[in-house]
Amino acid sequence: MDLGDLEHQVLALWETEGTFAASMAQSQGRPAWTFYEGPPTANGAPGTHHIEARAFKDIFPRYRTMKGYHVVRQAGWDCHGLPVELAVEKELGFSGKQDIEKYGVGKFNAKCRESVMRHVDAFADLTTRMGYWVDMDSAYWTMDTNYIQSVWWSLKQIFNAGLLVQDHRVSPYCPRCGTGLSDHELAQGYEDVVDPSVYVRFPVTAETLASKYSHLSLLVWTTTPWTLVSNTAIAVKPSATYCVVSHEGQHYVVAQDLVEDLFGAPIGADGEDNITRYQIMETFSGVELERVGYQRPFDLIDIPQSHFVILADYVTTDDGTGLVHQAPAFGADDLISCRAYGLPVVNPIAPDGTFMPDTPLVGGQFFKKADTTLTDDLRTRGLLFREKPYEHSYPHCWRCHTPLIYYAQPSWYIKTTTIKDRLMTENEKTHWYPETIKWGRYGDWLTNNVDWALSRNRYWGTPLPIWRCENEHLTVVESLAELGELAGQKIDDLDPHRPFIDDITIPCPQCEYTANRVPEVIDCWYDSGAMPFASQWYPRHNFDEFLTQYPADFVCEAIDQTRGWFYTLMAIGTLVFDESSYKSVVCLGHILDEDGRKMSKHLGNVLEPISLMDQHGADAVRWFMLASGSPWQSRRVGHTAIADIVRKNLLTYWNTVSFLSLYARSAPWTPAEGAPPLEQRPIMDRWLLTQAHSLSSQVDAALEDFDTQLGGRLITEFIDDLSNWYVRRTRRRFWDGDPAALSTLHEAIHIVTLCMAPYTPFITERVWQDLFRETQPQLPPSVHLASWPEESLVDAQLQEQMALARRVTELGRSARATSSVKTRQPLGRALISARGWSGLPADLVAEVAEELNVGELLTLDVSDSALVSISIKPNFRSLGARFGKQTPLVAAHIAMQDATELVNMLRTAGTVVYEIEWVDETVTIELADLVITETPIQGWAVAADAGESFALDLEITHDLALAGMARDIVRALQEGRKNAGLQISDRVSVTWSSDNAHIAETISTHGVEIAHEVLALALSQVIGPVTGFPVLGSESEIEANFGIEKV
RNA sequence: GGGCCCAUAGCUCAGCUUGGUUAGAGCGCUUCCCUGAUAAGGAAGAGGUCGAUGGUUCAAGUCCAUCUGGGCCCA
Repeated sequence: MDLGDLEHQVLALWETEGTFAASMAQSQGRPAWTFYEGPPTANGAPGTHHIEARAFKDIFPRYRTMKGYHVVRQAGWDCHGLPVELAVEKELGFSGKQDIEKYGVGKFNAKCRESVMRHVDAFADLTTRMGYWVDMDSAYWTMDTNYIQSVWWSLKQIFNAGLLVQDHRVSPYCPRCGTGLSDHELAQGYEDVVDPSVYVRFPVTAETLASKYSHLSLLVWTTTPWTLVSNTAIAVKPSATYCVVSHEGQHYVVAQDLVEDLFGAPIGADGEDNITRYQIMETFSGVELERVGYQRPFDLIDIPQSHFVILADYVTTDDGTGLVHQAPAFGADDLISCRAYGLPVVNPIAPDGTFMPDTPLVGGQFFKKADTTLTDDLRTRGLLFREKPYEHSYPHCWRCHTPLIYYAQPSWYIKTTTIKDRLMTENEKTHWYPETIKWGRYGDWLTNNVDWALSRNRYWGTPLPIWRCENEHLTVVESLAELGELAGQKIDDLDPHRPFIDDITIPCPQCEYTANRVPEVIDCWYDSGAMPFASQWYPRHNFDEFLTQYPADFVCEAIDQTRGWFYTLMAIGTLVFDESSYKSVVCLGHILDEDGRKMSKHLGNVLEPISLMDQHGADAVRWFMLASGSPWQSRRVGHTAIADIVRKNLLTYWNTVSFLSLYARSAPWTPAEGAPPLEQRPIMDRWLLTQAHSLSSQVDAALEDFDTQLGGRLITEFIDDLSNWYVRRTRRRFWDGDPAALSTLHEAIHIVTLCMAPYTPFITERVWQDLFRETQPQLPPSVHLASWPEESLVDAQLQEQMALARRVTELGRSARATSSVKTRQPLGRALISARGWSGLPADLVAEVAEELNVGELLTLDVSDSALVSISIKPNFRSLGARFGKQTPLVAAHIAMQDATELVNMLRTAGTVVYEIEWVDETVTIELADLVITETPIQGWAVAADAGESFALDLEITHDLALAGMARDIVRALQEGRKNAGLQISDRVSVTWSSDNAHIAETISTHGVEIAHEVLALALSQVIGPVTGFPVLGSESEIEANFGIEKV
């Protein structure tokens, strides 16, 4: 059974039949259920984790389609952005923007376009292979001219609302890529690093203080020594208490809260007396330090009018020294605080991350590298109080892993903070799966919303459609047509990318100057967040269609998209349409390797998705993603887990199907021949169908609630019921070609196949074609064109009765196992005690009797106390509800009673009343307040569980012994038939010889039965050697020889 | 420093919303059974202080608090 091979056949079938297109055509005009495909970035090879999100993005559209909706599934590709540029740079061996400029922006962008096309092919292959039905022919490409014009249109709406502005701000910046990063990009790139952290002395120059203490310094802690070059001020918290500490001949100003951290506890851990090593000389509040002058540590660049203490509320005394070094060019907080004192912003770092060449000591050095040089210099000059490595997470560029620099630069922003309240209202209305994201991770994110840094100083992206003249007049265009009109030239066919768009100038509509496009492109996250309308080329195309598709009923991606796509979708939707673009969002956990580690090329633990699917089957991988563990949680995926799914689910299902088709063919039987009406079919059949119908309604409810895990569990349980109870119990009827059995199994497989189809589209399609389509050509030509099975026929009473029968069967097996009497040996009787047992239909009791190979199953008669022992336990659930605090007293009282007497009283009178000491009221006990276990007191084999018990009479009478022997003989002969290579329907003639009287008696009394079982037309004794294929006593543990001949 | 999630059998995970006295499944292990789906199937057994501590309650794996460890996200 090669599932990979089977799937390739099914893929070929879908391809030739155009099944996906047929499904879309068939549902045309039905109510829409909308889904947006989050575009994968086409910058690398897809991984196994891509199967996860794509499995979820496939199952719900398939399910909704079966439920009668029309689900448009447009694929999309995220084409722009730094990742693509970086891949191309690497290919071309470039090391920065200068190389790109030299190479030519036009040529470079052409390479980017090429790279995108290449990687999209790899994603398309994965998509097809895993059976993700999404329309790739009509895919949206964010680099498409029409797509870009939609993006422009939306930016113009935002600009007109006054929410797209240019501002100077400190924001994270990648010196390697030469661009600022937005906050959601920042979120992608935190890495744990060890930085040098230094405690530096800043000698106080202010006379008032300096004259009181020798060698007085402000003590400052920083993890970014390179910013010390730009030190402009030192901030203290105005409300905190600071002090002067005398230590080893030096004096330091630090926050009082941190004195012990810095100089040690008064009594050290080793008992040493630190108090003698330092002394607090005086204390004062932070306010008193304001404008105290100091000597900065490096005198390398000119920073006029500065170097004194300022006050800032954001300073804490939790770590460091309580004095914070300020470099306004490199910290958002620093910039705000220093601006308040009119301090200058001096930036010695070039856009490529190196110190300006004319800077002494560190000129030309990369900022991070300068840490060592500067620390060494501080040490030499005796300004270093202490240094220690500091491990923390620091933002890095999410693509090139260069440490980011917080850097003051001009940038375009979308003022999302002004619509924060609207966003929070929209979030309220959104259904998150799992729900905690809504208030937790995502809610927090919205609460702490900052303006969206939209612009990038890069090349391969949607150009910002803003033209600016020398008078700073801004003109925003929404289309090439508008731009052409303004420019007075026909540019409808212009590639809107750089550098072509940069060449278009317009006369400023507001003055006499010429306006040029601003140089920036936009954050590619804006592209993907704009997909609800840009994919439709709205508003220039598909005006009506878009409105029916907005907002989406459902989006789904992994959890890292909370601040990525989920945010940009909601933000742009709210900005442009005043409504979030999705109603429900499923948020998946990440996929880890078998040892719980992230998959990464670096660790070499990556599972290659296509070969994984070819090895185990895409169905198995999909099932794992959808139904194994909690989708919201990170999960470990490996070969073992997937192989288990194949064996436990897919092969069991497949074997059951094979079983049915084997006997349907040999009967022969087809659905056209029909079957007896349901009420005339045996109880097993009625039960199986009621189970199947419950399954369809329960899986329906689970998928309605996006709970693929529950649906999967229900299907697994049903397959187990089907194979290991129904087929096991009903096998004989299939040998006889019983149309009721064949038809029942056929119907049950039909239903479960439909329920499984959205999970495992391949194997169910194969079964649909081979088992259903072949005999019922009137059915839809694909399982994926069929409707969800209608629920009917659910018989709860029958389900409960069967559940009881199966529990009793388990008890019976258990009793047999403890008795060491083989199941093959028939036994005479068993006694059963279980609530509801006496009400079971006789045919159900007969099933249990046959399964256990016991002649009679009798109800244990409680009144016969000589035979039965009763034990009782209080039922706390019912007692607790009534007696509360006094429950233990009542329970103890019940436990003291004579069990048999109490049960008999309750069974006759219904209730018993007690007066119990310490219990205020009269206590009335009912049967329901007890858990009763009845067991026979004779030495039978007994098994009991949860108040139900089973007692097996082990006596083997002469007749039972003969019957047992007959079964042994049948088994030996069946084994012989198989060894002789006979077909299951071959008729035979059997000869036997034996000296054993027991054997002879068995054959004379059970011969007809034996012959029937082994399809023997004759069963005759011979003297001497048997004829035909021999079954010898020496091998079969039966003191007889048999010979089998085909007739 | 903040937020969220997780911690249950050797392993992978259910159960917790709605508290009830014998905590389940699959895999693995041991023993046995069955065999006309058969390189399948079934039963039994061993294996758990439900991360720790405290609290609420007649009763806590389940509710609350604190802590520890792990993960993710943010500063």
